[in-house]
Amino acid sequence: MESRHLRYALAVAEHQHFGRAAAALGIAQPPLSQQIAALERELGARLFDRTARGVFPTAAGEAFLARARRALAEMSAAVSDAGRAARGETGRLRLGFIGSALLELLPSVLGQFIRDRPEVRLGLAEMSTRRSTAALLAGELDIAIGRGGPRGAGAEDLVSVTVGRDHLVAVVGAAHPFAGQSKVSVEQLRGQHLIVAPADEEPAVAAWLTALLDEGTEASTPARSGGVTEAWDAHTIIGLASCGVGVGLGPACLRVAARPDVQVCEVSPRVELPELVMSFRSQDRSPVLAAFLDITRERCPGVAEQLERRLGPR
Amino acid sequence: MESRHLRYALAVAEHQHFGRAAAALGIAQPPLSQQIAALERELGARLFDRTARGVFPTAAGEAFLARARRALAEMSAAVSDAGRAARGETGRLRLGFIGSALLELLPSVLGQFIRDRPEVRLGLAEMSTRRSTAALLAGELDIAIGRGGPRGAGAEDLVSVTVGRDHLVAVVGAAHPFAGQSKVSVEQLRGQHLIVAPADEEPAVAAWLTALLDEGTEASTPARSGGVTEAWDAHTIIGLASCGVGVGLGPACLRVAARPDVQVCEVSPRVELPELVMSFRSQDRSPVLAAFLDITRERCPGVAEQLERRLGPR
DNA sequence: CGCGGCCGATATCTCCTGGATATCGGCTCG
DNA sequence: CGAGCCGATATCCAGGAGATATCGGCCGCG
Repeated sequence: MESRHLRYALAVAEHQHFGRAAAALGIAQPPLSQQIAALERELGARLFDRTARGVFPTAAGEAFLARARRALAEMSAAVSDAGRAARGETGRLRLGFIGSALLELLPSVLGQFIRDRPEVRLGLAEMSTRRSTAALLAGELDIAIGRGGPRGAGAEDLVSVTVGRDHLVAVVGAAHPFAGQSKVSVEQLRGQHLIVAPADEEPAVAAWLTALLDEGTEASTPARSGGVTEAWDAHTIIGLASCGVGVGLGPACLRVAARPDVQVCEVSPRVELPELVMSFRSQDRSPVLAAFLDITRERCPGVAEQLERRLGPR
Repeated sequence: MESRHLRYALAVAEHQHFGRAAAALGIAQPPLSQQIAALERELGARLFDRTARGVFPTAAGEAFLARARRALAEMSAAVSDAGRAARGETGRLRLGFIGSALLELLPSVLGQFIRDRPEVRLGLAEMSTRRSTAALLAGELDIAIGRGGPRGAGAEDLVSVTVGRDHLVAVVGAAHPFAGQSKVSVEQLRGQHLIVAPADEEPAVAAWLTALLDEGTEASTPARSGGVTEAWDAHTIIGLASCGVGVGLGPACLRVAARPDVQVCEVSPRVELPELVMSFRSQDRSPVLAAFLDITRERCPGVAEQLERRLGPR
C-alpha cells in the first residue's frame, strides 16, 4: 500500500464520485477505479458502496478514511517539519559558557537569537573553559564560550573565533592596603595572596597569568610567594576579596558584579586577558548553529572576517 | 512523496547503513540511494549525513523521521482498523425495540453479542413499533424490534423475521370482579374498560385486537362499549389496572413486571398476539448487523430458515 | 416500457519510473 | 600505499500506473 492509495480514497470520499475525484486528482477515471479496487483487494474489504445515488464509504471505509487523513497529515507535517528544521527555525542549541560571557556578550546575542528563532530550544549552562571544550568535543554542546579558546587534543576539530576582550582588574576589600589606590601595578601584585580562576579549569588564563607575573623576574625566584586561592566565579572572587582573603584578579567586566564593600582597581599598565572565544565543531552543519553564528557575525566586530577565513574552504 | 520514501528513510536511519538497509528492504543499494536522494531533493533538505563512520540523520532528518514513524503507524492502523470494521469487530449498532422485547428476547441476544463483540458501540432505545420502523427507514436505526412488523410505505425495503410469540393475558386490580378468576374469556372482555397499547403507535396490535373483540359480533353492534385507555408501557398498564381504571391487556410476558396488588389472568381460549418481529434494511450490508443476525439465528428457533428464505437471492 | 445518458468497471496499450547490475570515487585502515 | 568498504553514478529492464476506448447496469424521461 502506498500513500497514493490514501489520497485516492480520500478524494473519492470527498467527491462521492469517481469521475470528479479523478479530475480533482488530475488523472483519468479508470486508473482511479483500478487503484481503489487494488486497495480494497489488499485490505480484503470493500471501502465504498457504489450506489446509483453516489459513492459512500462503508463502515470499513469510514474507519480507513479517518486513519488515512491522519497519516497524510503526518506526512505533510513531516515535510514542513523537515523544512523548518533545515532552515534552522526549530531544533536545539546547547551552549556552554564561562560566567563572564554572561555579563556582556550573551545578553545581546541571545536576545536577538530568541527573537529570531523563538521555536528553537536553547540549552544554557555556565561552566569552565575546560569543561565546555570537553563537552563540545563529546557532542554534548553545540557552542562553547571560554577564555583563551580550546587547546590540546581535539582542538583541530573545532573552529574558534574571538568574540570579546577584557583587561585585567584587581578586586580588594575595604581594609586592604590597595583600597586607597585606584590603580595597582603588576609589580605590586607579586607577593600578594591572589584569588584567581582554577588553573586546571581555565588553563589559558592560568598560563597567561603565570607568564604575566613571572615577566622580568628570575626563573628561580618564587614570584608568587603570597600564595593563591582558586575561585570559580565572579561572586566568589569578590566575596573572598571583600573579607580580606587576598587580591582578586579577573576581567574588567567583574565591575558589573562588584559590591559596595570592595574596590575594583585598574591594573597599570593595562594588560589584556586571554580573549573570550566562541567555539563549535567544524563538522557541525546545523542550520541552528549557522543562524547563531550569523547573529554573532552581526553583533561582534571582526567575527565575520574570522569565520570567513576559517570556514572559507567549506 | 510516497510512503515508500518514508519506509526507506526509516530503514536507513535504523541501520545507519545504506547497504544493510537496502537488504532489509529487499532491494539493492543503488535504488535506495536514489530514492533517498530524490526525497532529499523534494524536501530541499539533506536528511542524512553520510560519514565514514556511518549514516546519521541531520536535524531535519530527525524531525522528518519522527513524523514518518507516526505516518506509517497511522497507515498500518488504517489497514487493521478497516479489517476489524469489515469483520464487524468494531463499529456501531443502533437498536430500537418495543418494551416487551426487553423481557425475554434481548437479554439473551444482547448478552451474547456484547460478549462476542465487546468493541462494538451499542445504541439501545425503547420505542414503539411505529417509531422504530420510521427510524429504521430513515437510517437512524440499524435494527427495529416491534410487534407485527413493519407495514405501509417503505416496508418493502426492510427484511423482517419473527423472533418471538406471546399469548394474550389480562391484568386487573384486586377489587375487580375478575380478580377471583384465573381465566377470563374473550367474551367477558367485551364491554370492559380496556387498557391497551396506543393504536397509532402499535398499529398491528390495535388492528388485531379490534378483530379479536369484534369476532362473532354484528358489525353494527358497538363491541367495546366499555371504552379504552391507551398506555405506552408495561408498568403503566399494570399501574392503571391496579387502581381500577380497567382491564389491562398485553403479552404474557407482562407477568414479569406484575406487582402483588394486581392479578394476571389467562385469556381462554388462548390467543396469540402479533409476533415479535425484528427488522433491518435489506440494503444494509453492515458486518456488525450480520454478526447480530448470526446470534439471533442461533438463539431464536426458526430465524435461520426465515433469513435464508428472505436473503437467499443476495 | 423502451431508450438515452450517466457512471463505474473492464480491456488494452503506452510509457514512466522504480529497481537491478556494473562501475566509479572516496575514505579508512592495516 | 594498497586493499576493501561504502555510497554515488551510469545504464538497462520490466512492472505497473495511467491514458484511451468500450462495456454494462441503473435511472429517468418521454
